[in-house]
Amino acid sequence: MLNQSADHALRAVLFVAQRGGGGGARACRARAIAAAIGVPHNYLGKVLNTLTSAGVLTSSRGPRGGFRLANGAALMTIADVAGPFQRLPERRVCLLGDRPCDPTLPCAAHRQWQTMADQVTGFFRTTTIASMLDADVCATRTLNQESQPS
Amino acid sequence: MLNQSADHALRAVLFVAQRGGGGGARACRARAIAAAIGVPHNYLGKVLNTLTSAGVLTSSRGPRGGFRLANGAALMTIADVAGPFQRLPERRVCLLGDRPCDPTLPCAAHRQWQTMADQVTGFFRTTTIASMLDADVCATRTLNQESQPS
DNA sequence: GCATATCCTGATAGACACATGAGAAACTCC
DNA sequence: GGAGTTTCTCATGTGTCTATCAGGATATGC
Repeated sequence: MLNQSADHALRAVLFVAQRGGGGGARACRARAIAAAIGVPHNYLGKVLNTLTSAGVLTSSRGPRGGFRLANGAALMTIADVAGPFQRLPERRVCLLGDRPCDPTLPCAAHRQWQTMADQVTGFFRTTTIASMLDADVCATRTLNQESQPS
Repeated sequence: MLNQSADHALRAVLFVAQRGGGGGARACRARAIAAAIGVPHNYLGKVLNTLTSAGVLTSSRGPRGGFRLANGAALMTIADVAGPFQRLPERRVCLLGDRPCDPTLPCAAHRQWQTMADQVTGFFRTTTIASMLDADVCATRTLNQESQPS
């Protein structure tokens, strides 16, 4: 559903949100994030940079530098994080590719599909990073295992 | 949602189902299908061949040859047609890639996502080609425009 | 100003999906 | 059995995604 880069981005943001919390906390270094979520740090650097350009993260260089959330986790949705890396299913997008809906696809299946696509889109647009961290039974455990003190 | 090849396949099968009907009717030639649905015929040949190997279509060579539905359109689902070209979302597949679900993803979002993935999967597995042709208001028009007598 | 730490950027490579082209194989009809 | 029609198959090209590598730019602390 999500491509590799969007997947990395979401994991990274979840990690930063959990470590950094609000905005005043200390920044997460790229290498630490990469190690924690099991992604090559060379590649993750590009992903984090893209997230910074998109306004999802802020970055600072030099010692004690790193990445922080640009906004609160409660204001940040999956769509915000994954959007820069892949086109999320939009309303009015047909089951059959991106051609105009009216003339190409039987309406019966189309309406059903539209309903489903709307639900998926809604999920991405309304599910926040904060809500993903709320039910901490699973994720927090794993992430904490690998996070280390400064 | 569907990749390019699966998209081509679904359009092609819809066209064959509409033209050929049951099984005794005359076969559709690859070039005619390609022209009707607007897909390069060289590439569509591969797609049709894959569908034949998968048991979705049957083919016959030579004059009056072409492609026919292997089974009735009412027995053929979107999953049958698209399956050979892409992995449809499966149950137990996590939002975050293919890692095991339990330890990596917050449960709250996971459960929501699971529900949605189940719906999408169900749609692909239960929607038949016949039902897509039933509401013929839209599709039939376009397809008929470009179909030509033998 | 120097050393260190960290983000940032461009060039490059591999894998894969998508697409094209040419010719072989098989079938039908005369 | 020969000509014509159509599917089938192999080789190749193109573009995108994923990933790696090397080095530049910038901030901190001494």
